[in-house]
Amino acid sequence: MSRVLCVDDEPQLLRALATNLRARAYEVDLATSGEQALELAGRNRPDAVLLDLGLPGISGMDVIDGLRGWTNVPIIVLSARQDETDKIAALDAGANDYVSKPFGMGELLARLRAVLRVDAPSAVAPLVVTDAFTLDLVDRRARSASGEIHLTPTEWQLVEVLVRASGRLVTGRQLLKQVWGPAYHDETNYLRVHMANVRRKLEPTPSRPRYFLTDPGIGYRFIE
Amino acid sequence: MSRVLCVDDEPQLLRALATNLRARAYEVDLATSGEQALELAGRNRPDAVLLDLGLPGISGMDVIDGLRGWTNVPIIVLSARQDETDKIAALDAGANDYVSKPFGMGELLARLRAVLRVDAPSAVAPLVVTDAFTLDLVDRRARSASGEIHLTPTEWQLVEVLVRASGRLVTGRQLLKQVWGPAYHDETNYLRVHMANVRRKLEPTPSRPRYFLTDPGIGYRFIE
DNA sequence: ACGTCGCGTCAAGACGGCGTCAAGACTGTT
DNA sequence: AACAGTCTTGACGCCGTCTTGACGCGACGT
Repeated sequence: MSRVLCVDDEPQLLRALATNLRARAYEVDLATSGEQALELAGRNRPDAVLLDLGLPGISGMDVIDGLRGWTNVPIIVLSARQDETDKIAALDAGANDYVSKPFGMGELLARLRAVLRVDAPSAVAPLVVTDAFTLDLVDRRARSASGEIHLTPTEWQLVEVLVRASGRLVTGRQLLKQVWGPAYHDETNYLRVHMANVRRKLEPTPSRPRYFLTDPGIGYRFIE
Repeated sequence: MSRVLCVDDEPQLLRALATNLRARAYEVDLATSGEQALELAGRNRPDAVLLDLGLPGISGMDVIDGLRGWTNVPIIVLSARQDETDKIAALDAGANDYVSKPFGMGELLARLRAVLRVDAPSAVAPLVVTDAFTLDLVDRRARSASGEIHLTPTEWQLVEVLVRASGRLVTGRQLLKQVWGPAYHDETNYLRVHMANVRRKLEPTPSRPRYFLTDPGIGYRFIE
């Protein structure tokens, strides 16, 4: 599970945070001063930081600076101050979120999950797998049994639009508008040529398409 | 600069957002329904989404689902509802932030900057080893079989961005924005020259790159 | 049986992006 | 002031990709 560093000078709030977090199986580090926070962060490498701005000694803003010097661990600022300028300053200094006290524990935990989710191992890869080929839309890579396949920019756009509408029919006009722009809505030649190229690269038998099907008179669709 | 998709069914709020964002040199897409939002997101690939939950037709939550099916683009939810359960639901559905109306424009912009900032590199292996060379990202040292290799500052930044996205395609725009800054997003010359220099120093046969590959028309990628 | 329409195929040419080179501008150092 | 290293800028040729037009085929209607 994730490790969370909590920084606050009020022991009660700190204890409340700790018990709530531990109850949800987070590992928790506690600090009551900025110095302690920076030291703990360096030693334990937390996955997120909950930081109160009103600290004795070095200020919360300095803690943000100190952390951002060497890490982009997510920082959620907790503050009693509602003033907009404080929020802006903290966010621009490098904080990822700003929660005003008093806050609901449920909301804080949700925001914590949100910032932890971000640098999680690339959340559920939009990976399209068929018997003949594999498409990775994030990495922009296509692979088949015979190895890596190179798709040109327009071919990728075509494939992406169709795959994103997986199963659904996409009209020729829609495809043309999305790939080439609104002005090209009746250049049906383009579609035929580039669809042929896509099939030649991805279909096992391009003359008998199995994945990129034609709906005569209407458009195309991708079938897994 | 970054492209932001704004989704809201109230034209006034939409217009207010648009003018504020455009004044700060963001490129802005506008949508008044969930369907339109999903289509625009697919076509224009925004760098962030501002999303009102109370939409006619398909709901804001469905829009979050629809986006998260294929992209990690940051989503900031704008909502009139203050209820904590709504916030939790939206955040757990995949939203990155939740702002309750009425909100200060300054705060919203700061939160937008915060989520855009994250987009950047995730922490990865500080040491990259290939058959031809070894990169130490922390110490900024490169070495090959023939000895130490000197990379200039810009060359390092290029290499770092690409290596951090190892395997993934990085668009020319992204590279330019991350290495030179938002204003340089179309100075494609820079990329060509400096990529050539990187290859000359790291690739065994610079004319036939094996590690730093070009995706013509889109960008570059690093392959181990 | 014939003509029409839409789709797939092919190839040639146009186009734009990419790699390369080299000269100048800029920076910090001695 | 001179220098070395680096970055910027412009020019040029090449190559992949896209466009464009022509043709063949099959489905369908007359």
